[in-house]
Amino acid sequence: MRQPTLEEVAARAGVSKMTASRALRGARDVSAASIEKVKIAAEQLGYVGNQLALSLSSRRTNLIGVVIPSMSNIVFPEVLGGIISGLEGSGLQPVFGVSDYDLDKERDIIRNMLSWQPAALIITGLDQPEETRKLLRQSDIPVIQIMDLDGEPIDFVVGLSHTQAGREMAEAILASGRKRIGYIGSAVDRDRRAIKRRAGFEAALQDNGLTFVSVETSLDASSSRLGRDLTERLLARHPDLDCIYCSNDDMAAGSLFACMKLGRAVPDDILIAGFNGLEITSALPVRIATSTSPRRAIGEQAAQLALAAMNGNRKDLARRIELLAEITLGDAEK
Amino acid sequence: MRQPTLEEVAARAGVSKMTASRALRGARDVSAASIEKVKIAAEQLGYVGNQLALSLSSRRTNLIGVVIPSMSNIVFPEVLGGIISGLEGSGLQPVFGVSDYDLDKERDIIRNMLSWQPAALIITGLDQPEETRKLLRQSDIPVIQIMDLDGEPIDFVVGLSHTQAGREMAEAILASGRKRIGYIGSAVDRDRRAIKRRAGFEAALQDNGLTFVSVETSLDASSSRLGRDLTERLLARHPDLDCIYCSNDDMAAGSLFACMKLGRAVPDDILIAGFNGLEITSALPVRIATSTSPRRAIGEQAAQLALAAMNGNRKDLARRIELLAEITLGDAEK
DNA sequence: TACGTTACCGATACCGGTATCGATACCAGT
DNA sequence: ACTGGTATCGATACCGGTATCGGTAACGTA
Repeated sequence: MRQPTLEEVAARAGVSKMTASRALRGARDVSAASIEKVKIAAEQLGYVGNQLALSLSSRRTNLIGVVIPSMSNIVFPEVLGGIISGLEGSGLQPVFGVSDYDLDKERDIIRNMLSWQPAALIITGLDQPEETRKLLRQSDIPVIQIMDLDGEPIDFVVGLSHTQAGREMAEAILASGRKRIGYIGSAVDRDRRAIKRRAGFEAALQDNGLTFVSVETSLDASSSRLGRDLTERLLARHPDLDCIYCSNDDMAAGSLFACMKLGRAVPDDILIAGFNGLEITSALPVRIATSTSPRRAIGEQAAQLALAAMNGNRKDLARRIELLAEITLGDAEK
Repeated sequence: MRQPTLEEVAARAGVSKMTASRALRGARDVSAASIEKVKIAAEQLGYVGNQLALSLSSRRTNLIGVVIPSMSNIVFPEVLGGIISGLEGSGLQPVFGVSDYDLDKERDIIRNMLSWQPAALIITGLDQPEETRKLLRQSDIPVIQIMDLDGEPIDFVVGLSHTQAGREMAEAILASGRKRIGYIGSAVDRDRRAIKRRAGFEAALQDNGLTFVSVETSLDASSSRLGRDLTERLLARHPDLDCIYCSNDDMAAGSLFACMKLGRAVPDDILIAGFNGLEITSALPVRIATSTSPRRAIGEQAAQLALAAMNGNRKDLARRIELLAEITLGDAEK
């Protein structure tokens, strides 16, 4: 009473296993009559096939491994959405893993994925340790690293420079005349891209003879609640800030809420800046500054790059695809 | 220059394939010396194994298929987080699919997943059409339906009654004295659970001789922007509403933002109510009402149920696990 | 008539592991 | 010395498909 096998379908259709296989795959060398018989038999038996056998035998899978650091930050599910959409119609099936920003866990996930013989791998970031990189190189499948751009790719990379994004945001903010700038940061021990943005931002400040007036950070994951709490602390100590740069938009939303509670006028009195361009920033009652990360596009392009790389001409493809974050200061508008 | 096979590892260790297999799996009937030799050989060759062959041969996989309707609503990634955590240490690997609330797509995804011979399946909702249910029944693996509770499960169900959640929210709101209530809805053609909440809410209104004063809906997916827009429309027509029930918290947040822009006092003047208890509701400058859905717990319990069901005693397990949503009105507090 | 082509089909050998069972070596007990 | 048990190992037969290749029948053409 197991799932029926191809053998059983073939028997019922009165043909060989091979003919049944061809018929169901739409391969050549089968008569229309056989196709018909096999399809009917498969339908009657409720045949669903066995990808394990298929992949083992044909020595290729339709699997694309995807490793992201987190599920609780909406950005990564959005990247996944992009990947899914980029894979649409290709017959490829993404398989996800979540590393929790833990590089050891990431290595284990990748090792596990490799044992499924995926056709390609999409992983987040460029900061894998040598052990992981070795694993990937040895596997000899296309590896696409996404989200980041600051570093050396194993194979391909689709992303943006977070250092640059941080720098540009700083420059835009400075250009708007703000000078007393604070920073609030989440997951400061592991969110490498946030660290890069902060570094880029600080470098730009330094170029202008400035530094952060004050900084509040936490090891906790980013959340609007954390953004609100850190902002309250920050403003308690430094009420005279005219701008707060946040590790991302979740934090920035919380920061804005703190300002509202405190009766601070945003953005006139104090500018709140984040990163990502989350959907919510377009709904807030006042505008905050943000860099809109092209995360969906990153997912789509990574998927398409994976497809292209699988189809042979791997050396002909660009190793780096840079997508740009678009800055909105928010106070310019309206 | 492919990935090394077990055969090669065995050869290098000077033992048979079978002994190498046992050594790497930690099975009995191998000497310590052999284990040592094999492990070293595997290490040197960078052996990663082949799950396809393993699963085909042993006739079981460590795969758990998971189908969710959307990636862009943070709730579902959170459920996935719960599933991942519930599977932690079990050696089981979740595989995800996104149906976009499309039942045909869901059927295709499920069919595809079944061809990977998963050990269990976790799918969202109870509203699968007969064709899909047949597919699942025939597969004879444990099927866990999640999130909903209003309907007949195929096998197991872990969730909450959305009808009931809607009803309870209505009762709490009525008890607080609100009478002129409006509704804003997203994805009204496909978000079945939101439809059930609304129905429960309306039933409670009716019990009290009331109806929605006004309703604004959209086919678009829920978003705070949509919540804001629909609220603006709603309040333009009916400025005298004292409460707006929203299809979920994303919509509710946007609704709140619209109120803020319009200078309406929340919650005193007008109460905003949503569903889910998203993290952001704890950071907003004013409180909104919400039912906190136990989505992470649902994921965890579904995962554990899957594990339990796989280990044989399937008939002994409870078919329905009800988790409760916890209501906060928001105006009670602070 | 003979021959080449084309369309269709199936036997066989894998793919890379594991299940199963029998073989061997060694030891203790009688 | 013989028996039985235990520890260790390997040969073999799959798992359920596909790749490959050779075979047959039907048909067109020289």
